[in-house]
Amino acid sequence: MKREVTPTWTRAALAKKAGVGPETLRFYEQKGLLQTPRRNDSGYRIYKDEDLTRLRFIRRSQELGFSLNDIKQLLQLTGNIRTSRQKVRTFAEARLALIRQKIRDLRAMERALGSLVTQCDGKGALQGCPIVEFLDGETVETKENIHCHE
Amino acid sequence: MKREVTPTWTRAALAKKAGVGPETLRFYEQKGLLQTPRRNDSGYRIYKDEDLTRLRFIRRSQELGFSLNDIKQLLQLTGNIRTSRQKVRTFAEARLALIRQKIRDLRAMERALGSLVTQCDGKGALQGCPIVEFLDGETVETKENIHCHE
DNA sequence: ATTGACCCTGTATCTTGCTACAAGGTGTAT
DNA sequence: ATACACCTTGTAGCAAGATACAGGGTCAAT
Repeated sequence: MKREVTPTWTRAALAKKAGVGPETLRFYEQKGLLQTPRRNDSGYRIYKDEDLTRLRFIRRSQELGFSLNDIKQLLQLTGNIRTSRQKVRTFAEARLALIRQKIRDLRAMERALGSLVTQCDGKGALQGCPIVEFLDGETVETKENIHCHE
Repeated sequence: MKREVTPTWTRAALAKKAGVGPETLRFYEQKGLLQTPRRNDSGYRIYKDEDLTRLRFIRRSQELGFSLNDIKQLLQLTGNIRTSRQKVRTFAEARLALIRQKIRDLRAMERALGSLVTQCDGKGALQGCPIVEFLDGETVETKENIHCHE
């Protein structure tokens, strides 16, 4: 019978495998995102398959817009057998709502800035540039009579 | 002829007027976003109308998604008579492109996370939760037969 | 035996946009 | 006259997510 030897890695090796920097592993360990790994006789960290799995979990979560803090909670949640699917879904929904809010905010910026850029023909001197006029706070009425034609 | 007395403010007064914290004024001054203000006999900063205008410029720029660094450059740009409208437009377009990229990134997150949340009925135990399975890195094949190596 | 590449620890640094001290001086109201 | 709110300065801290560095130890190859 062939005994499968579970692979282990040292810091830089795992980091490379997971596509992160070596220092990141220590950082995650401090933050409680990775369990404190086994050490060899020289005190070197010995990582195992589980750690790689966890790193991928973290990366995927980040790609979904979760913060490291979120991820820490997510890990606790998903590591607990008694957690209900409902809890995980609620968690994901909350993050989704934040993402959607961010999109709304950025879209408002996009509309406003896009409109200014469209209005600016990009020709001539600065005087009367719609972008600058907006930033300068020219509102409906003019401040002095700078005949700000309109 | 009535001589208009141009209003001046002390730090907290201007801050309140502009809707920022008092420390923010000193911070902006350090960063070169506000000019170094006149001082009275006791060394108090005396702000004038121009500073209020500039603060509004800053706030509006921020609302359009410009960073303080951007704004510093914008201020130099718009403060220079010889600046062309083209330059300002180009500047704005660059920031607009960044905003659009961010929106695309967030939308990708929204789609991915939204799809997972939709797939998760939120009922039952954690086992088999599509969200968790995604995070755990289940790809096409299952993990059951872990004769993995490869 | 000596590189060179890794490992360890603790701590510092970066970015962005503020915010919060501490230790003193000033201004105004009662 | 004394409280209280403001002002000054320099400096430190926060969040987030790393990244870098100093001063050592270890290890494999040559």
